[in-house]
Amino acid sequence: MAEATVSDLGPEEAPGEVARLSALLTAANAAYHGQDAPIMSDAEFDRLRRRLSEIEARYPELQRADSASATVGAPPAKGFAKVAHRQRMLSLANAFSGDDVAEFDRGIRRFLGLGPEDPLAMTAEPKIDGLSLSIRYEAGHLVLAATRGDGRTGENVTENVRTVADIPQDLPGAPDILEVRGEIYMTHAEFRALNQRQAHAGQKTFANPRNAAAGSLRQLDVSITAARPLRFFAYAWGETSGPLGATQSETLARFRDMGLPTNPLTRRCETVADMLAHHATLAKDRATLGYDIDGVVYKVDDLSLQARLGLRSTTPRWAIAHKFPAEVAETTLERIEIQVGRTGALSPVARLTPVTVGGVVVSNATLHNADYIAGRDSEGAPIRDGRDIREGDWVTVYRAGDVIPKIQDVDLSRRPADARPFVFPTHCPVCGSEVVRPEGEAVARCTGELICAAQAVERLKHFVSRAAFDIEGFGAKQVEAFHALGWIAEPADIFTLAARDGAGQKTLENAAALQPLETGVAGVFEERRRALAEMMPGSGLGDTDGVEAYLSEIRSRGATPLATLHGWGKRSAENLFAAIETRRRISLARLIFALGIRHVGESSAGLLARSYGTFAAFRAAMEAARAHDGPEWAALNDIDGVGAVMAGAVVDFFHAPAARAALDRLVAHLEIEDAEAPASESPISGKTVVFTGTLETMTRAEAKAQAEGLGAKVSGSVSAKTDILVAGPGAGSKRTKAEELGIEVLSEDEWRARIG
DNA sequence: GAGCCTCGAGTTCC
DNA sequence: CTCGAGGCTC
Repeated sequence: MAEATVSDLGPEEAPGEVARLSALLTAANAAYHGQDAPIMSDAEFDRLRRRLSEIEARYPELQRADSASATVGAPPAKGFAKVAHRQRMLSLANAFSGDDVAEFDRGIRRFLGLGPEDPLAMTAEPKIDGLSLSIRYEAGHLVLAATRGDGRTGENVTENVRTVADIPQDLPGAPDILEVRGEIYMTHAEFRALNQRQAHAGQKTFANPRNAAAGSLRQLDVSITAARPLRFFAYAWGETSGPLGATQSETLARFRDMGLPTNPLTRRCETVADMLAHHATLAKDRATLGYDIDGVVYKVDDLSLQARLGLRSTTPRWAIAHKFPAEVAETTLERIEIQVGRTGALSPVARLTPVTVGGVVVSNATLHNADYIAGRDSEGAPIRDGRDIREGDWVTVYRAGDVIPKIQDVDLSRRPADARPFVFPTHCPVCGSEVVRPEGEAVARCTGELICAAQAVERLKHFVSRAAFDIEGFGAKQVEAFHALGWIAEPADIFTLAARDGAGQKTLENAAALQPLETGVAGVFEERRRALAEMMPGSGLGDTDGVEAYLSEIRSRGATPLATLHGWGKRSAENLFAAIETRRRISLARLIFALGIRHVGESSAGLLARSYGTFAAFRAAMEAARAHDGPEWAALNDIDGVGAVMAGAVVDFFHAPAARAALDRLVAHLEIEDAEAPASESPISGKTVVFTGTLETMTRAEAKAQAEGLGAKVSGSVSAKTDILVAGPGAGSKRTKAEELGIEVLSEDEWRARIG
C-alpha cells in the first residue's frame, strides 16, 4: 500500500488514513503488550505514530480525545492474555454403554495388534464436571496457568490460579519442566454457600457448580477469585522434561507425592468387566461424592502403549469418557423453525417452553432434518418407534453429552387434537429459492447461494470464526448487524470497513449483493433483529428505513457510523479495526478454510495448504484442473485424504465466476503466508510413502500414524510421486510397479532403521 | 462392496 | 455433541 506524504493528503483521504493508522498502532500496541509476537519493528511503530500526529496537526478536527498518537504505550486493560499451549489440550471420545467400552478395548487391541487375552490394563477415574486447566511448573515453581480454550490457545489465568488453595506454588521433586493438567471444580456444599452469599449481597447466583467454578476463575479482579472456594484434581500432563513413571497410575502417584491433589477414586483395571464394575460403583455413589461428576474416564495405563496409540485429530486413541445417562425433562414444543446454514442446509429447530435440564434452562433443541421429525433415520428405519414430532406436542428433552439439547421422545397421549404433521418447506424461508434434497441425502438445501442473505451471513460468520480469520470482537452478533446495515456483503468488505467508517461508510461496490431486512418470515431473522435491537435501541427495527433514519440522525451529530451504535464508542471501534488489521496477514491453511468450500473443513484445508505450499500454486492448479481429467485433477486426488467429492467441490469453487471475483477482491487485502514445510529434521519428512504387504512389527494404522508424525505423506497407491515403498511379505503388484518406476523399496526392518 | 475411521456441518448454552 | 457422508482398507 503506497502512502501519500502527509502534505499531499486531501481532506477526502485524511479521515480514512487516520482510521487506518489508529488501527495499526492499536494493534501493534496490543501485540506488544499481550502475549503475541510484535507485529512491527519499533522504528516502524514510531514512524506511523509520527505520521498520525502530523495528520492530526494538519486536520485538528480529526483528532480524537483517545487518539492512538497519545495513548499507545499504555497496556490494554481488557480480558486475559492468550497463551498458546505447547502441547494441545485434547478432548475425549465418549462411550454411552458397556458395548461402547468393549468396542474401545477391541479397537485398541486391533491397533496394537494384541489378542483378546493379552493383558491391557486401564485406569478408571471419575470424570469431574468442572473446567480443565493447564499449570506449568519450571524448576519446581508455578510459572503459568492457562484455561483449555480451543485446545490450542487458552487464557492466562496464572494470578487467579495462585489463589487456589489446592494448587501448590512449588512442587518439590518435580522435573525441571512439568505441565500439570487437571480439573478446577467446586463442591456442592461450597457452591450452595456461595450462592447464598451472592443472593444476600444482591449479586447474581450461579446455575450449577461448574458455571460457578468457571465464573470464579475468570475474574479480572484476583481478590474475587481468592474468595471463591475452588478446588483442583490433577489427572494428566503436557510437556515434561523428564518421565514421571512408566504408567498412568505411577505418574498420578508421583503427582500425589509432590503435593498435587489427585482423585482418590481412581482404580487400575485389568479387564473391561473391572472397568464397568467401577463405573457402576461410581454411578451408585454419585450423589454422595459431594461434587459433580458426569462419567468415568478410562485410560490405557502403560505410557509406552499410549505413545504407540497416539492421537486422532482432537482426541487421544488411548482414552475414553464413559458418560452417565443424561437427565431428562418434559416440556411442550411450541414451534418448529427452519434455519439456513452457510452451505444452504435447512435445519429445523424446536422452540420449546423453557425447562430446566441438568441445571440449565433449555429453550431450543435441534431436530436435524425432515426424516428426524417424521420419526425415521436416514435408512428409513423408525426412530422413537416411528412417532413423528409436531408443533404443540409434549416431548422429553435431554442434553446429549450433557450439552446439546435433543428431543428424546414424544408423548402421544398428550398430543393436541388439532396437531398436524410438520410440513417441510419446499422454498427457502429467507430468499424464496427452491429447496432441493438430493436422492439418498438427509439434508435439504436452499439453491440460492448467490442471492440468499442467510447463506451470505453464515458464510461471513464462518469467515471470522476461530479456526478461520479469528477476528477478535467480530462474532456472530457483529456479522448480523453489519450485514443488516449494508456495511458488509462478503469477506473483502471486512477489510475496507475501517476506511469506510472513517469516511462515513460509503456504499459498497458490491452493494447489489445485500438484501433489505427480511420482515415477513417469522423467527428466521430473530437473531438479526436481536443484534440490531441491542445496538440501536429505538430505531424502529425490522425495516431498512428505520435503521437508516436512526443512523443518519446520529451521524448528523458528528459520530462515525460504527461509533453511533449502542455499546460502541470510538475506542471499541478502533479496537475492532485493529483486530481486523492484525489478520491481514494470514496462513494459507486458514485462508482456504475460511473460503467455506463444501467438504473442506479445518483439517482438509491444512492438507491442501501443505500439499500446494503457496496460494499462487494452489490457485493456479485449481484453475487449471478439469473435473475427472488431466494431471492437476490426478494430483489433487492423489493427496491422501482427498477424494473425488472434495476434489470436485474445490475445482468447482475455483471455476465459479462469482466465487472467483469475490476471492480476487479478498486477496487484494491480504498477505498470505506460505504453508510450513513438514518437520524438516526427520529423514522422511516431505516424502510420500506407501505401505504394502503384511507388516510384522506394527499394524498399518500405527505405521501410518508414525510416518505422518515424522512429516511424511502416506498414500495408498504407488505412482510417480511415491518416494518410498515399504514392502512386507506378500507384496505383489505395488512392488512390481514401484520397481518399474525405479522407486526405492524398503523392507520393514530397513524402514525402521531409516526412521530411527 | 462392506465396514471402519475421520472429518465436516450443524447445533446449545454460558 | 451428533449425525451423515467421504475416503480408505480389506
